[in-house]
Amino acid sequence: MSAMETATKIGHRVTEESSADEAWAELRTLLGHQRRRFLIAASKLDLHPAQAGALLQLASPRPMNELAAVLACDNSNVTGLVDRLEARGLVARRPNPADRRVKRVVLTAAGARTREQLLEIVGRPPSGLERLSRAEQRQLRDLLHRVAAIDPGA
Amino acid sequence: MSAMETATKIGHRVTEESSADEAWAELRTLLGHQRRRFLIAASKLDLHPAQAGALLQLASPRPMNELAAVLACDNSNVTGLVDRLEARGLVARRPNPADRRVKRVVLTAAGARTREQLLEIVGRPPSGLERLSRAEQRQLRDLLHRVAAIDPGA
DNA sequence: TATTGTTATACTCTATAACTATA
DNA sequence: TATAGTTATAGAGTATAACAATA
Repeated sequence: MSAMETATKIGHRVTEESSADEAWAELRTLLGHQRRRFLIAASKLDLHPAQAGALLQLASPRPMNELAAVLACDNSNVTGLVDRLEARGLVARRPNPADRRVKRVVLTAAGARTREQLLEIVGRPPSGLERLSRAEQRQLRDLLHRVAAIDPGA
Repeated sequence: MSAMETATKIGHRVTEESSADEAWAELRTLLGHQRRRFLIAASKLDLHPAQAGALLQLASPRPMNELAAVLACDNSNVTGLVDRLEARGLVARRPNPADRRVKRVVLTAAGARTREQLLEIVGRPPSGLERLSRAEQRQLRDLLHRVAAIDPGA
């Protein structure tokens, strides 16, 4: 099925001006689905959404202030956030000899396991994606990669 | 540039099994960018993220419990959320004559304006999307629509 | 009996400002 | 003087349980 045929079938306008807006609207719909998926996953692991979000950002150790930046919150919030994750044995603070003001946050073994459990839920492609053909999946992957690569900031 | 060439160029594996995972990883990258964009937009309008999320879900009036469902939180949270939005004059509670247990939440004129301001930020396609060709934008739109349509729940 | 919305409680998140240690 | 992290504070979100009104 061609793009034009699909567009007609699902009732989209096919004007030149609106295709980017329409593609973005579809992406935002998926964002909503994924957000709910994330909230449910966090709840299952008895994590506050902010805690689950922090764990996902800790693929490798990060300074506290860098964690604050990626979470789009103030440094002072990260103190409490890390306090509670540390109390549950999921992360630890490590000093940075090069700059003794800095503390890096690292996952413990338990933290890495919890992060994996999160990823098993939010990292699994939704079934709608699985039902595209291999060729379509690759096409989608490459288009999205270009969108994200050109515009990493927003 | 073909999909295969792009995949090689950016270092992707081109195995049959991983294309869905790779597409999903790209999508999650974009969702992360959009999440930060959303948080910044909410902050600019002096809205808590949960309040901004609620406004976005109020394109048309919704019962309180339905709002709780789409926000993936308990009914009791929506009471306080709507209390504060109502105190700011952004929403109002309307009785439902058909079932007097139910209250519908509706946007006020001010609430609709605030919602529009949010959409001006989060609803605008990122520049990376604008730089795809029209044909590629339509292709992306249609692929995403099929992913979202087949799997609306998660 | 079940459901909708509210209240009460306890804990967490979030922004802001002031503070300490380090650069 | 500037930066990284902490502390203190106040307002908001969140889950749970108990409750009133309605179905």
